[in-house]
Amino acid sequence: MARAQIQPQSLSPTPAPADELGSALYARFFSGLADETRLRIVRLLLEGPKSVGELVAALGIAQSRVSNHLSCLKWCGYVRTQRSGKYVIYELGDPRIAEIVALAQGVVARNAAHIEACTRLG
Amino acid sequence: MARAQIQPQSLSPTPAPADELGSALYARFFSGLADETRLRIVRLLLEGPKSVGELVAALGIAQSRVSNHLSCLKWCGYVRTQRSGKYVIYELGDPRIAEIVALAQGVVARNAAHIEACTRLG
DNA sequence: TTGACATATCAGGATTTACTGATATAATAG
DNA sequence: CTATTATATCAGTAAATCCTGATATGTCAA
Repeated sequence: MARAQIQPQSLSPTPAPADELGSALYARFFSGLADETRLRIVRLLLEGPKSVGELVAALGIAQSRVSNHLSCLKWCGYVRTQRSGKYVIYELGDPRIAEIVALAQGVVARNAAHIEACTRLG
Repeated sequence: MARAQIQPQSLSPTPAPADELGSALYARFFSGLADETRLRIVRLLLEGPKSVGELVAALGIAQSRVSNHLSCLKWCGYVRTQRSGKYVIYELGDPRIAEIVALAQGVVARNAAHIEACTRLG
């Protein structure tokens, strides 16, 4: 997919169980958690709201990199923002995100060794 | 990452809240659902066990493509297999997967319009 | 306004990941 | 054993995603 400016499309009104359009949307959503840096951000925000600077410090990576990932997480509904003076505070946007991460933790625990090796994707 | 044969690594014994190794593992796990085709497969399997051929028919895509994605899903613990004569039957490997998908559904519903546009990733 | 700090955006190159098409392995029927 | 059907694997290429570094925007203080 291209570098993506905002270009909303119409949505299928009644998505069938495994229909393509709905699945594309969910897949895009899950790709929010499918990156190590973004997942670290989400896990940090599970502890509570944090400014960009705090996240940069905690992660130890470039500010632009953090900001880009935050932008992505915001688009997908993982985080909300709130300006506080010159700071921008990020917090999780939905309580279900914590549940999703917790459930995944359980599944991953069972399969850690295998997942390490899984790259047979294409 | 390279084309990946099996090469297990040692795991961190006690992962901290947002530590790198644990997050890398979870991120890899979530990437299982971060592809439209794989998500369609998972959603089809929510209906019950299916053979590869049934999945190929339902998805309408190349058999090798389906098989590759199934291989990935298996590594990550999303599916289990069971041979039945010349067929191989795939089924979901953990009940929590259905919960994860259901939770995501709720979050996505709130943010469908935005998610469509989100590609600001890097 | 100017300067300093905080955050966001973007282009270009580097790395990953997915698809296509051919082929290999597995199981069964005849 | 041979043919047929079912599934898995792989190499090469196409495409998506990420990172780096530079720069733009926003906020506040002096």
